[in-house]
Amino acid sequence: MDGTGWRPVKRTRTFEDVLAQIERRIAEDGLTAGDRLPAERQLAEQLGVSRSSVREAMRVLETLGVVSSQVGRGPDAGAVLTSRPDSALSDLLRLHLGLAGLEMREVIDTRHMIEQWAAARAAAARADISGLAAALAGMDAAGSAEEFVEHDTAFHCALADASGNRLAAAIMRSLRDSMRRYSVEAVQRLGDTSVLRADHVRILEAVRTGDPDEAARAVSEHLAHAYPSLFAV
Amino acid sequence: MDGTGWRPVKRTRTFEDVLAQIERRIAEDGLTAGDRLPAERQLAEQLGVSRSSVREAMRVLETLGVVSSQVGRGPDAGAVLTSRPDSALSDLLRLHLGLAGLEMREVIDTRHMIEQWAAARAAAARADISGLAAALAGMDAAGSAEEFVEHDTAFHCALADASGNRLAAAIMRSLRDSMRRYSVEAVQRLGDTSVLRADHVRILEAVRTGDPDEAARAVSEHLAHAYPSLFAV
DNA sequence: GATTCGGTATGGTCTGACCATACTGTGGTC
DNA sequence: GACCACAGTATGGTCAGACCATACCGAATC
Repeated sequence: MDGTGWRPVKRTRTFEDVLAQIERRIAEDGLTAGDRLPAERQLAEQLGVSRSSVREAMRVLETLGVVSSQVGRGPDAGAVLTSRPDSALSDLLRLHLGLAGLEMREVIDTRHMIEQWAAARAAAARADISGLAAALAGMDAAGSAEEFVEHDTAFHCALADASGNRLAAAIMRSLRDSMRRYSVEAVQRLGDTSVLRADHVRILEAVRTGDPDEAARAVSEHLAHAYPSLFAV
Repeated sequence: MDGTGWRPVKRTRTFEDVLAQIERRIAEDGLTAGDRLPAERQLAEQLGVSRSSVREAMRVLETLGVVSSQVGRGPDAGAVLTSRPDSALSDLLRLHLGLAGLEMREVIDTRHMIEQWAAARAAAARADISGLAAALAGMDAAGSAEEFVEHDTAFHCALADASGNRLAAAIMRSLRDSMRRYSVEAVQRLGDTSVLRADHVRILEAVRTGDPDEAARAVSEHLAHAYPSLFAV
């Protein structure tokens, strides 16, 4: 506090203004996924800024999974509004893990939280289990650890989807995405996947019979089997 | 499947190459928060691309909360690696809520999940409650709904921090951030905040005495009081 | 009717310039 | 020697203008 009542003027960059304008337009005009934004050159002229600034704003929106840009001409070309938070979340987690701003332990703990909750939710709602069953079959047919993890990821993401909460499911997908390599190593270390298979069947059965508590327990013990070093029940 | 074995060549944009290179450098050189990246012009020359492409890559990294750019000259100028996922997550949620790609109901459900888990964790660990107490005092002194929500947010974020999981805490902060306006309206609708105060005291006590189940229950009932329309226990 | 081919609007990239900012070093002043 | 004023300089931020590849559109052609 310097007592003068002055506070530092926040530096506002041009592309941030552009972002704010676009966000305002989205809110005011009620734009939703599928709608098109004006072309870069047109937007630049309308806002009285250079195309570079518009492009930097577009890059931000694209990074956040809010727009998708297509080159060329026609109805599908240009910047189209989307709603794909998944890859944005994955990038975010991956980079921050790389910067040592996060630890794998925290990621797995968070995953445990979401998955327990999602399993209980899915069981309570007697959610559709066809996705779970398909992923289970995929794991049985897998010929390598990579392939196994691929279907394992599908299983757990299907479980999150079955919770009916798209936000939780998106976070789940990103978590799995950012720990893929780690999971492959864990499966290779484990060697035998029959324990994991039994766990998956148990989770599926709990959802099918509509037993939330059992579903949560099953998830918890499954993670303890898969990541014995990091995970204590 | 066209049977030819061909697959569409993924269009790779220059700035994406730059991103990949920077990410590789971070991993290989073991760069962490606080380290500096080369200047834009220098990076452009080293990678053989234009400064625009480098700038677009920088914009992406900045959006993801991985770098922070400072103008001027000196040790603090230039692009510095950071690890601030919070604002990135907030932007992401806010924009996707605006696009109707997410519903408030899902945000509050997710918040419920995290907070129940965090409260139980904090209680089990007998975490430090000074932050919770300070936020509680702030709420008592608040003169408006906005001010109340400010300290309420601090309380719940402190609870998430007390879980010891930075990822869960970061998600929590972003969730609160993106639902701020909604929370203010909820408090105004409620009028009397004494019920909320009792809930907060109950949560704090549960953490202090180390009772995880009671902490989770207290959080659950608190949310039911705060958002009666959206939340069914 | 089908095909071909030029026109055109789109994003992607590059170059080169200029600005505001904020440190750095130099030289002068007390 | 300590201090201060000022020019130098490296930084990100912005702009203008050009060119490219892409992909659709539509008219001319067969």
